[in-house]
Amino acid sequence: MTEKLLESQADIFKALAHPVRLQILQMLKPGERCVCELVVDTEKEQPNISRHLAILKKDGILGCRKDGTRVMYWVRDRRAFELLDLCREMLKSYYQEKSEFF
Amino acid sequence: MTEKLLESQADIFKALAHPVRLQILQMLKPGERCVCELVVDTEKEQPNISRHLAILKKDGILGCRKDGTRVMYWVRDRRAFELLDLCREMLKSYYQEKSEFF
DNA sequence: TTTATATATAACAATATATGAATATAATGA
DNA sequence: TCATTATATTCATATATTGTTATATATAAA
Repeated sequence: MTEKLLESQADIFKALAHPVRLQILQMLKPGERCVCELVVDTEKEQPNISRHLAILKKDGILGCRKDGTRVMYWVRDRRAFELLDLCREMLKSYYQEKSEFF
Repeated sequence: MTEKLLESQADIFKALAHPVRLQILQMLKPGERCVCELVVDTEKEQPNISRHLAILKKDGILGCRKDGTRVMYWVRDRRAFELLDLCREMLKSYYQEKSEFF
């Protein structure tokens, strides 16, 4: 039971553990976007973005719907953004401590 | 710059993306512990735990100090626990939605 | 129907991450 | 010094993840 919870938790963090996926989430903060917009903005290959989206969807972080030929993706639970913000805050302190950039 | 931030953020999430490492963090919630205690409580091999600890330390999540033959580890920034809690809350809603266990 | 556009999937190579077993190191105490 | 205990590291290997290219699917428009 606890083991199962730890694994689910790890899966969420695993889904967040890639710069492109974090970038995608950031771009979805104002609301849903279609794949093609994400491809343009990230400057990555379309299949690459599609797969990252599939990972985020599989772990329940994103939802999606079809709209004509397009597929719109959005963040299902806005607490995901809190996770990202909290992490950024931690990094900020960490780098200030080491008197590095930021 | 933003790219560097995204990568640092991803590194933090990557460090959290393993059930054993999450278990270790949970065990460090009350305060510092030595490696041998973590080995006993997790029921994992000692080299395995050492390596997971090294990963958490490399990414700035854990600190450590020697105490005789022992090495004590602790969580450097308690906001790490907030990350875990927030993640668990998200999972809770998610599973309730799907009317699964929890 | 044909064509164009948007998206997803498959196949592959490259890289990263995981584990267990064996070994190395470092501090302590006899 | 030698033996013991605690911890870290190395090696071999298995598995997972990533990016790229090519291809498949699905919708819409001509």
